[in-house]
Amino acid sequence: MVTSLVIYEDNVRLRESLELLLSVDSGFQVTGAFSNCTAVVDQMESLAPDLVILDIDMPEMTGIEGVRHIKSRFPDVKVVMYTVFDDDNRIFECICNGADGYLLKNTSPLNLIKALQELAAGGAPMSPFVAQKVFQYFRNAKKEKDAFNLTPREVEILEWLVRGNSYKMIADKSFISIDTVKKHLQNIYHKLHVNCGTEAVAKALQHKIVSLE
Amino acid sequence: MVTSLVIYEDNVRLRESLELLLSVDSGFQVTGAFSNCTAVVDQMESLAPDLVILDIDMPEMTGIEGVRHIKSRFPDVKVVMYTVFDDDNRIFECICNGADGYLLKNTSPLNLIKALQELAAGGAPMSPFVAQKVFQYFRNAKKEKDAFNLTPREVEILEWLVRGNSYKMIADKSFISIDTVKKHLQNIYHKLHVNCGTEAVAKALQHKIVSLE
DNA sequence: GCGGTTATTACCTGATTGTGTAATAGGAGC
DNA sequence: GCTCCTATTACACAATCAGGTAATAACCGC
Repeated sequence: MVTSLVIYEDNVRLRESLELLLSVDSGFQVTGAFSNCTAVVDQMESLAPDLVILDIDMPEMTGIEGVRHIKSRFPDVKVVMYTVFDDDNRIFECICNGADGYLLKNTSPLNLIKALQELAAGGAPMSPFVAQKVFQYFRNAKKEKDAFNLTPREVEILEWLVRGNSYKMIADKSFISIDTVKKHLQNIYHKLHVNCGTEAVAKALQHKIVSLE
Repeated sequence: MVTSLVIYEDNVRLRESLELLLSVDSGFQVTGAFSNCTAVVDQMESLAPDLVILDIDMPEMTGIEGVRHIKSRFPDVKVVMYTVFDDDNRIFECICNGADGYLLKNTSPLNLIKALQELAAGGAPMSPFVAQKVFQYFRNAKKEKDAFNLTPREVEILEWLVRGNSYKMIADKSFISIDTVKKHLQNIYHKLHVNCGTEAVAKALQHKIVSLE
């Protein structure tokens, strides 16, 4: 069973290298290779590939917009970004737009083949540096969390607030008077260095003091 | 240059298998192997390893707490989780607690060695399934985002609110009257199906309609 | 036992927020 | 030209929120 694949890469030499590499390897068949993704939707329609390799920096339309177009109409096509960019913004924007993998261009041919196999198998291949960034994203939150020194009770009250409860509702649900709720929230606001409920909610979610779901 | 390594794994057979595997391979030296992590801080202190392999399900103290203890006192020690658990909660909790990698126990010996090398090199090795979960986390947000149908102006107003501004402050910063702000937020609340500002902020952040930083 | 922390309630006052209704005006699309 | 959508403002009323001050009680550590 052959996995069909389309390449978007504006650098001619690199594009042809990829085609060559993948023509030798068994298991993949390049059915299309383009230098920009302005006609990406039509091309997906007619070629119906299993996988797409997508450069970010291309004329007319970037790969970031490209992946959004592909995924909005053909969510089952697996898309892996292939780029020199390793900044947080671009990485996370691509992932949010639906990219299934993110490879940096310093990836060796062998690892690239492996990544494509992982992609075809439903995985999410990414370069080590990207994996690191992704893990960092989760960690950043927890850092300050403990510094606020909220008591367990205060965290509890704050949770009710984040879930959209008014002072009165919190009072009812916590079996305390509304004045106590008020006092608790006043203390919470001081500890979080904020002046109102909305700001407290923003800070609580930002620092994962409480989390939704 | 040898990389020292400590193993926490309550299954005796598996623990010994790991030791054996890593004793054969060049590059790693197992300097400690324990069946629970109750004394993890002392052990880190005396053994000072480069890497730690950490099971989650252990008696007395789970690996989730273990990684928190390790990272809070020895942030430079690289910790990789090694577990059968593949549920979102445990994965994300470990990552938030500072884990540098997350491997499922179905990882082949060869891939485990590779993952440890990646870990030592400062990467964030994870099993394909885990990588998928992590990518999904980012995607989920964007899904509903467009369904709320907020106008650009409404998003703008909502952003000010999330950043902790009162109606009056939003009015000043947007160069409109406070009544207009009020009206906009009223419409926003309806579209988000919420009743108050705090709830709107929570929903806006949850669905990444606006994001902080 | 004493001091510190946490949790609790009360009262008062002013500011802010949330709802309803109504009206004006510009731009996009048919 | 007319309608729909967006943005704008106004007013009035009720509810809620936020600040300050003060007091009680339980619990914990030294």
